[in-house]
Amino acid sequence: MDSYISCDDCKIISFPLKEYVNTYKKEPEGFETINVIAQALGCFCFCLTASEILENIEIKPSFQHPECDFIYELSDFEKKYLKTLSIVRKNKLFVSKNYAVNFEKENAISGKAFIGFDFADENSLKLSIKVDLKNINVPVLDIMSVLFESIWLELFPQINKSQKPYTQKTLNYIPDYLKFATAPFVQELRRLMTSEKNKHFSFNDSVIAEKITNHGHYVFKNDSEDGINTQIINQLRKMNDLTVDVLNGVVHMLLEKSKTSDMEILLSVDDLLFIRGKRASKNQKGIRGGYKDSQRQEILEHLKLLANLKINISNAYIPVIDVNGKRNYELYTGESPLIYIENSKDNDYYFHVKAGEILAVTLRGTAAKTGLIHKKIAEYDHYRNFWEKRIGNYLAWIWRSRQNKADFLVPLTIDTLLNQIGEENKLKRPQSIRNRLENALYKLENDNVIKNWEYKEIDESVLIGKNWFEIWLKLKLIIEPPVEIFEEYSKIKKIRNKSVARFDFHEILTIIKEKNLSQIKIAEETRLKNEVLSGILSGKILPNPSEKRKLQNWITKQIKKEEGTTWQ
DNA sequence: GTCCGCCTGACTGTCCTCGT
DNA sequence: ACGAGGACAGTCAGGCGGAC
Repeated sequence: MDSYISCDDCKIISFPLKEYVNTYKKEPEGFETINVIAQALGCFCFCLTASEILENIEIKPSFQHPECDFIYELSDFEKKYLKTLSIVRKNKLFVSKNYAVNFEKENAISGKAFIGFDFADENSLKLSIKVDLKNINVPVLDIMSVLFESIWLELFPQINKSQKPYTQKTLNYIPDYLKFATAPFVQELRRLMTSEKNKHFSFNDSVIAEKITNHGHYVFKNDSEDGINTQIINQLRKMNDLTVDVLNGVVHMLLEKSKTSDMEILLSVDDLLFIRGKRASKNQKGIRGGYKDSQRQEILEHLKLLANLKINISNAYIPVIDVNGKRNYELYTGESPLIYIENSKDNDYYFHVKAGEILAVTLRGTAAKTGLIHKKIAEYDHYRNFWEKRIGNYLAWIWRSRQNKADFLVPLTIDTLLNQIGEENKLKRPQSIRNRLENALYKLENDNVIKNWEYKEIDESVLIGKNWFEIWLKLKLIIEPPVEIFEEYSKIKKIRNKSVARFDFHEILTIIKEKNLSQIKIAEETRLKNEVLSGILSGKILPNPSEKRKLQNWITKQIKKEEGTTWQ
């Protein structure tokens, strides 16, 4: 059924696909197409089945001349049609390539081959290969390599796609709170990626940004081999709230999954989508399918951005535990990539991820700087809800920083909070800024990211005049963390105060949880100061007798109330 | 302050592939 | 042959931000 046309030094083979399908009631397989190509190259004894190839039965091809070039462009129609063919099955392509080694021993062929379809019509579609037999002396192995690379890998991308390995997430469960890196340089990095990007990014000599803070001197560099060029700069500019999510996700997984001290884990891109609360697409029967390739690619891009970052720290104090078990601070200077990633060989979406040396110091051991962040922060849409995201990230960090002194309820100035969201946002209309900030805080409260928020002192009558925005910016907010944060951070022991007997505050925490009360309200009811109550509940302040009595009275009152409601 | 285009994600239906 | 898994295009909703 194959037909050959000779013209000058060329040989053309036409392969009528439709006829083939009709005759054999199936579509041609990979090795059969290779047969066609091989025949066109002058090899006519390729009548093998896949099993014969696999069993390595000896073949005796009769090549006449070596060398060929392939020049071919696939039209849209051909791409569409090829997509419907199962031209190649698992691994068989590699087998045929191996076979070329055998051919090389005995044979050499020559010529130029043009591979293409004769007609762009589904019924008469033909695969044609035109071979120009003029040049000489290129081993068959090379020809087969060209076949493999230029035809299979480039011209038939959809074939490779269909053989793409199955990607799955490695995490099955996301807790309400993710583990979160709270080292100052990580927080600086998060801010740089989002709110301060336009202000601080510079691209001189690989340095992306430089920050001198109370905590130390940080330099963020580009670590890719190509150095800084336009492409890299464009990539770096792509860092945004999503990059922060990916960073937080990676850190959570490093802390959750790594068992060894070098903090290395296997991570699937799907894990990061899962942490972001993305749902996999469904199939037609409503059963969960997989994530879209575009979703995975997006995450991949941000993961690679992180892997290209290098951190240089000088004069930063990092916490260490000395030989006596006491917490001390050491001056730290060093440079390392933020994270190391290495693609898992058989799937583009799996990576071995390792924390860079500097990050690792802040994540492991008793001196670790880690905290908790509500999973909702990662789930918020980085386009629609970036206000909530940035406030959430900042609060998670500030709460962990305040854990030591337990001053969770110290008021935050609105201006400070807005700086976390980004200076550029302050240039917008004042009323919309106030609305957006208040909406964000209400949303965070609804989602239990914060327990409660209120203005410390607000006089609406002052907020009417000409300079109301400036006055409003200086107002303070009291933002209360959820009870889970209090519980978790109260477990972190202050090493120096081991011997101090603590007040049992867990009873109050239980009541708060059950009745969904806010600490601000309890402070009012008990007539204790917010700051004092917060300190007691987190185990950092030992209440004096009067405070103890106030709390005890309150607890008794609550229990009585409880009994009263049960009675009814 | 309002309008409108842009961007993003959720959802849905269709088609294809693969394993049993 | 059949069912489950996966890709993909189309549609819709809603926040953001610029123009007026």
